[in-house]
Amino acid sequence: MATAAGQPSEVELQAFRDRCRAAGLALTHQREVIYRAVCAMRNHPAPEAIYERVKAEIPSISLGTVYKNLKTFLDTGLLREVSPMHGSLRVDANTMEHHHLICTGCRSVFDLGADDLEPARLRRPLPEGFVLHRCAVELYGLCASCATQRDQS
Amino acid sequence: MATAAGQPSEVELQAFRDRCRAAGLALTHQREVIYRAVCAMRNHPAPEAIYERVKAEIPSISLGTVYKNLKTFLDTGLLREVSPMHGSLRVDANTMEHHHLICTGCRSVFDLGADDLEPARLRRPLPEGFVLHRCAVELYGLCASCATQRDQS
DNA sequence: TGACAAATGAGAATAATTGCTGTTTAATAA
DNA sequence: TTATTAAACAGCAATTATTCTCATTTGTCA
Repeated sequence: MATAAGQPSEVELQAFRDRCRAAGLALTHQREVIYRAVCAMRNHPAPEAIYERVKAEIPSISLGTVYKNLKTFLDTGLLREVSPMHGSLRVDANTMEHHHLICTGCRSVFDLGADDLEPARLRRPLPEGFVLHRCAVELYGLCASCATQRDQS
Repeated sequence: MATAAGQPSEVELQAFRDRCRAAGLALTHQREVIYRAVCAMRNHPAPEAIYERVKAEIPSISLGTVYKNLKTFLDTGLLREVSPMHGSLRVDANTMEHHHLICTGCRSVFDLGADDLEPARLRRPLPEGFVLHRCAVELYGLCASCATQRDQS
């Protein structure tokens, strides 16, 4: 498979290897192919989709390996979760425009009123044809108790 | 259980009933108790937590009923999903600050650079002790192809 | 009230994710 | 290089989250 748009550059791949090394991760073929696949897929793919793509290059790879490496990458900061709230449905009875303060430690979510933030303002037009319904700002961090806990440990 | 902070007001409850009626939903005891529970729980609870709370009032209720009603409420707009991306892990190789354009139709996610939006600005301080790490703006709507499709149907 | 559609409860079925185990592979030191 | 060792892998079992099915019950509306 030749280099395509979205493929990580040599520089990025080197950064990937350095980062693995820094984190004490063995540099396996599977690991690198998985990472390259994620970079090449521009749509923030789910594990299953990544697995399908990687299988084209390494037919013997297992879905478990994909999951485990994604988790490892998230832990080391090589990848980021699009939505840290995934894993179970979370509902919101407040259907008025508002924002969220999300603790990545305990996954709790606090509301911020729409007027606690300056309204978001676009600097350039959205992609042609996209119909915007609403805007939500998510502020990620650690709540008071998680922050304290982490300091101590 | 007496009225507590977070309990929906009589007005809200009436709005709930009207909305059920408008959507052709039967007004069952379970439905109202589930709705009240969600309103009373300020932390955007997961179905299991809602189930636990509702069970205190209706010991015979089943988890399936909670799931079905939450789904119904989401469909009719009585509740909103905190994270429309839930259901499976989605990873992001772009670890630089950036934002997301999310199609609620096909669940695809497009990136917006950090400089496509004015930086978010707080109008008042965050809760005491919260340590902010990053900010992500999510713009929800329909991508061009989903919008077209919906127009036609 | 009575008829009927919708909702419920119980439990089976499916999807997403993690855990376990024996085998293979990368890292490191000789 | 080669030998040693810890880490990673593949395959598969186990969990967890969620949906589906169906027999029974309940709300709605005439």
